[in-house]
Amino acid sequence: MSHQTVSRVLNNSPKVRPATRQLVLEAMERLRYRPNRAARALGSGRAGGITVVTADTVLYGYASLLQGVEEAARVQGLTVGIRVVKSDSADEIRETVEYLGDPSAGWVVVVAFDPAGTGVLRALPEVVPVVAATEAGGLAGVDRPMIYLDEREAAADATRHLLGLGHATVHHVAIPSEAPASARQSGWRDALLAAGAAVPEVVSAGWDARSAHEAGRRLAADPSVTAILCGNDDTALAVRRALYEAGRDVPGDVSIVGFDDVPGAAYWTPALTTVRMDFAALGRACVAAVVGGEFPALEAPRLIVRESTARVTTRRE
Amino acid sequence: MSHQTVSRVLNNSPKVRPATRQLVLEAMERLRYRPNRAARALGSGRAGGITVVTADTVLYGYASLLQGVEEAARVQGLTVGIRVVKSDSADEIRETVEYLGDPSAGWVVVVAFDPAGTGVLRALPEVVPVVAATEAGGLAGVDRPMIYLDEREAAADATRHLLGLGHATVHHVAIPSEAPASARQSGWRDALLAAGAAVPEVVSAGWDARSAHEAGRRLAADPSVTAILCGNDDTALAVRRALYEAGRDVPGDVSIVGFDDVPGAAYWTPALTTVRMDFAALGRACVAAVVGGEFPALEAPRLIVRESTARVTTRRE
DNA sequence: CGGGTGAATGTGACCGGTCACATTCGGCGT
DNA sequence: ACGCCGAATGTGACCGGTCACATTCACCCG
Repeated sequence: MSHQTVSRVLNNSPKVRPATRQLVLEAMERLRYRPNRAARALGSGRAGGITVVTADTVLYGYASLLQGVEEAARVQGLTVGIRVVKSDSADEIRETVEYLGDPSAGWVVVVAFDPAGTGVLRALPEVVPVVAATEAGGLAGVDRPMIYLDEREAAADATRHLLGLGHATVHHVAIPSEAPASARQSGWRDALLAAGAAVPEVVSAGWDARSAHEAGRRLAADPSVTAILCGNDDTALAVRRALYEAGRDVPGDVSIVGFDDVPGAAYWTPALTTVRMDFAALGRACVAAVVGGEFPALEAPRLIVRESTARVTTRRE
Repeated sequence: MSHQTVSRVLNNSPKVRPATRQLVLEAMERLRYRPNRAARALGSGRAGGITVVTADTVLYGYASLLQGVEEAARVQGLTVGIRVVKSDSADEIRETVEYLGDPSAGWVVVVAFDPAGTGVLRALPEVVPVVAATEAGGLAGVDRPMIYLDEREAAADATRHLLGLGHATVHHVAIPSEAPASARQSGWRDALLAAGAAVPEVVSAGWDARSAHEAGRRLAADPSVTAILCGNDDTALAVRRALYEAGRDVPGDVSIVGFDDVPGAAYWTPALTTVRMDFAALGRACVAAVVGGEFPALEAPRLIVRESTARVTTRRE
C-alpha cells in the first residue's frame, strides 16, 4: 500500500476502490494515524483553514460572526485563525496583507464593517481567496465576493413603527460602520420621506459607550425629539442612560430602538425594541461562500417590538 | 549565500555576523521575501502559533480574553487559531484533543472556566505545551501552568460593601463556572461569616439570560432579600429585570452587584456596581506564560461602586 | 485468448523551510 | 609564516504530505 493511496483516501478521491478505502481507514484507526496539517499545507500550496480578519473580537456583531465562522469551519474539518486589524493606518493594513499573503493563511474572511476591514479588503492581492462580510449592498469598486445582512427594510420598518406610534419624526444615532447611504440610514430616511416627516440630521457616535452617551445627551436636550433609532444596542444603552439623566422617561417621553438584538436586550428595563441581526448565520454563510459548502439561507433582519417604544403621549402633568 | 544563512537570520541565531545579517535583510526586503509558515512548521516540528480553546466567543469574559491573547500574539509575530468546545461530552473532548495533538496547533491556551475547558485540559497529552486560564486557585490534580484573576478579595469587598449599607445578608446567584469553593463564593461566604450574617443558599444560573431571570424571580419573590451578588453582569441584568417585574426597585428596595464590568455597565440605569475583571490582561499573560515573553502584572479585580447599590431603607409608604 | 482500454495503484520529485554535520574563514600565538 | 581554534557559513538529508506521471490491474470485445 503506497503513501499515495493513503493520500487519496484522505482527500476522498473517487479513484480508489471502496474495499481499498476501507482497508486504509482501518489501518489509520489501528495506527491512530493523524495527518499533519502543516505538511498538507506545504505540499498542496493551500492551507485547510480559514483566517478571519476583524477589527474587534468583543463587540457583539463581530464576536457573533466569528462564532458562526468557527462553527461552520469546524464541521468541515477546517482550522480557523484570527487576525485583528485595529485601525486603517497604512502600516497596519500592510502588515495584515503581508500576513495574509502567506498561503498557509488559507481562505480569508474579512469583516468589512469598518474602515480597517474595508481597507484590508481593498489592499488584498488578487491571488488571496477571500470573501467579505460587509454592510448591506457591498462595497463599490471591489470585485470580491461579498455577503451581507440587508437591514434596510427592517430599518424602514422600525421607522414606520415609530411614526405609527404618533411620533412626528425619528432621530438617528449612527455607529462608525454606517455610510450615509448605508442600509440603516437609507431605510430610515426613505421611510421618513415616504411619510412626509422631517429628516433630522444624523448624529454620529463611536463604538464606545462614552461617545454614544454624548450623542444621547445632545438629543436629550432637545425637547422635540421623542423617538430615536440607534445604530446598535450598545448605542441604545448609552442613549437611554443620557435620556434618564435628563429626566426623560423611556418609553414614556422618548421611544428608542436598537440594532442587533444582543442576548440581553429582552431583559433590559424596559426591554429593548430592536432589529434582530443573525451575525452567526452571516459567518456560516461566509464559510460556505469561500469553501463552497451548504449555503445557509440568510434570514432577513427583522424588527422585534418590545417595551422601549410606545405611543407618544401628550401628557403635561 | 546559502539558504541556511537565511534561515539563521530568520530565527535570529547569534551565529551570524552583523554585516551578513544586514545583507540578508536587505535582500529579503528587495525580493519581498516572506517566509512560508507551513514549511517552517513542518521542518521544525512546532508551529509558530497559539491556538485558543474556548467554550464560547461571544460572552464578555471569553471574548475579552481572546482579544488579549490575539494582541499579545500578534506583537510577537505569532499566529492565533481558535477552537471552540461547546460541551464536555466525551466525543467533543476527544475530537478537540486530537485536533490539538497535531504539532501545527502550536502552543495551546485553554480557557478552563467551565467543564468543557477543564475537560480538555485534563485530557490533553503531556507533550502538548499548554497554559490554562482558570478560576482563581487553579485546578486540583492538574499539573499544568495555570493563570487566573483572583477575585476572592473583591467578592468579599462587595459583600462587605453591601453589609455596610445595612443589608442583613447578601444573596448570591452563581454562574456555571463557579465551584462551591470558587473565589467568588468563598470570598462572599467568608465575608458573611466574618460579619456574623446568615449565609443564604446559593442560587445557580446558566450562561443564558433566561435562567438568570428565573433565578432572579425566585429571589424577587422573597421579601427578605435586599441585596444580591450576581455571578456576572449578564446575570445581574436579568436579575434586575426580574426584580423590576416583581415591582421591586433597584437600588431602592434591592441592591445588586455584578462581576466583570462589561463595557456598558457604567451606562446602565441604574449604573451597575460591579467587580472589574481584566480578562484581556489575563489573555496577554497566558501568551507570556506559554512563549516566555514579558509577563504583564495582573491587576487584581476590584469593586467599582456605582448606582445599583444603596443603603437599605425602612420606608413603608 | 490476445489486445485494448479505462480504472486503480505505485513511483519519484517537490513544497520551503529546519536539522545535523562538514567545511571554510579569520584572528591569534609563537 | 605556520598552525590552531572557534566562529561563520555551506551541504545534503529530511519533515509529511501532494503532484504529475508511469505502471499495473481487471475486464470487455473481437
